[in-house]
Amino acid sequence: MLDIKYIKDNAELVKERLLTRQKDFSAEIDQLVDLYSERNALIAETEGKKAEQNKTSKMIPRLKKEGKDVTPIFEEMKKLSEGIKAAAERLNCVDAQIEEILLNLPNLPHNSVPVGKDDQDNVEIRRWGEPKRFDFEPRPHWEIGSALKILDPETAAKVTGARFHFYKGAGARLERAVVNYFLDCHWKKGYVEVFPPYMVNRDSMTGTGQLPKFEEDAFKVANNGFFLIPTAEVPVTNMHRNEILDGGTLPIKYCAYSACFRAEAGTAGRDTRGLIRQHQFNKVELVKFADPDTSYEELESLTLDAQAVLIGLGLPHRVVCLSTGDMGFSSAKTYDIEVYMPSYNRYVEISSCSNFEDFQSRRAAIRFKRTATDKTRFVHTLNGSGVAVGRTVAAILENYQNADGTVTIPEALRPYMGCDVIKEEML
RNA sequence: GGAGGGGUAGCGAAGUGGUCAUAACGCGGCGGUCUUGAAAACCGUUUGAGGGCAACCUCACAAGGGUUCGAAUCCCUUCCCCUCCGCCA
Repeated sequence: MLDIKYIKDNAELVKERLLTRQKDFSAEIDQLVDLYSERNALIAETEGKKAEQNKTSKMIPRLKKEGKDVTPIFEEMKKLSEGIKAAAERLNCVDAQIEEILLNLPNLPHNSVPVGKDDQDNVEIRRWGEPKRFDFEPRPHWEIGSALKILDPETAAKVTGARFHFYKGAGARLERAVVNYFLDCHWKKGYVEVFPPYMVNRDSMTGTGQLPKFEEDAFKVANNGFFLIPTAEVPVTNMHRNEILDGGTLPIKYCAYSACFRAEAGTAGRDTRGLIRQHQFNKVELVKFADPDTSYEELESLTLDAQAVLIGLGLPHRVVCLSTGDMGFSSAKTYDIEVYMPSYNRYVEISSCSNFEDFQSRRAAIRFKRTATDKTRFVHTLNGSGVAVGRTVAAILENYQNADGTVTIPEALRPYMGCDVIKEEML
C-alpha cells in the first residue's frame, strides 16, 4: 500500500511511475486526492462536534449534583449526537473508498528498475556456469522421472487431479534431500528457521498483497474461510503484523520450508507436463525485515544467498532484473534467478527475490523504532525463494542425467541421499 | 462439538453507566539522587494512530454493530486464549 500523503504531494510523479507498469492509474490517483481532502474536512467537522460533546458530558454529573434541570441540555446533546453520527457515517464511507483504491494500487518501481513492457525487457545481471553439452539427446525431466519410476503424475491425477505429483522412492528422497540441504545452507548463514502454518486468515493474505486483488489465484478452505498459503512469505512476513520492532534487532532473517498451493487461474495449457507448474509444490523461502536505509543492500545479499544453493548444486543459472512491466504487484524491485533447463533449452525461473520496501509493512502495520525515543516508522520487507524445490529436482534430473538413463546425484546432496546415483532398480 | 472462565499499557492486574483512562496498584524499562563502584532505597519518567502552523483536539479497553445526552461497564454478532468433557495424531 502506498502512502496517501505521498500520493497527495506527488500525484503526477506517482502517475508517471505507475504508468511504467503498463497500466494507467491516473483516474485512481485523482480520485484519491479528492477523497483525501474530503476526508480531512469531515474529520475537522466530526472532531469539533465530539470535543463539544465531551465537554458538555463532563459537566452533567456536576449539574445534576447541584440539583439543576438538565433536560434542555439533553435536548441539545441529542441533536449534536445525531450530527456526529451522520458525519461519521460519511467519513466511514470516504475512508472505505480510499482503502479500496489504495489496496488495489501496485507498488512504485524503484528508480534502478529497468523500464520496460514485459519480460523481453528484463536485464541480465550475471551468469554462473555454462549450459551443459550432452553427447546424447537429453530428455526432459518428466521422461526421466517416468523411466526411473520416481515421478508419478498419473496416480496423482487419479487420487487428486491434474497438476499434482506423487514422488516415489529415490524421487521422494531427492525432494526431501534438497529441502534439507537448502535449509542447512540458510540457517548456517544466520536465517532463523521457522516452520509455518499452511493456512492463513484473510488479514495475512491482505498484509502481504495477495488480497484483495488476486483472490482467484488462491485456494480457499470451505470450512473456515482460511487460505492455503501460496508461499511461506505470507505466514512468515505476517509473524510481525501489528508489531513495533526494536531497531537493534534488524535485519531479522528467517528461512522457512513449506508446501505452496496455487490455483493459478489463467495458466491452463502452460507447462502441463512435469514439475514446473503444479498446484502444490515445495519451496524454501527467505524473508527479511530490514531498516529502510539498508534494504537494497539486503536485497543484494538475499539474492546471493539464494544463488549460493544453486552454486552448491552446480546448476548453471543466471540472475535477471525484472523490468517495470514484468514485476509483481507488491514489489519495488525484483531479481529472478533462472536455472538452465535442457528440455526448454533456456533459463527457467527458479527463484524470485524482491524488496517490497514499505508496501507490505504499511498494509500489515509492521513498524520499528531505531531507539526507544525515536518515532515509529515502517520496516522494509524482503523475500526470495531459496529456492523452489520441485524445479530444483527437475533441474537436477535434466542437468545430471546420463546416457544410460541414470541420474548422478550432485556431491552436496550425497550425504542427504546416502547414494551417488539414481537407477531404476532403486525402487 | 458440549459446559464454564477470560481478552484493559512491555507484563500482571483494578475498574461493572458520568466526577478513577491524563488507566489505580505491583513488576519490568529508562533518567536522576545517594555511592569509590554496584545493589538497595528514594524521586521522576515510560502506548499507538489521526487532524492542526500552533496552543491543542479526536480516536483506540480483542474486532464490528446497537442502546444512551454519555459505554471498558448494558445488549447483539464474530475472533482469540484458558479449564473440563467428547473426538483425534
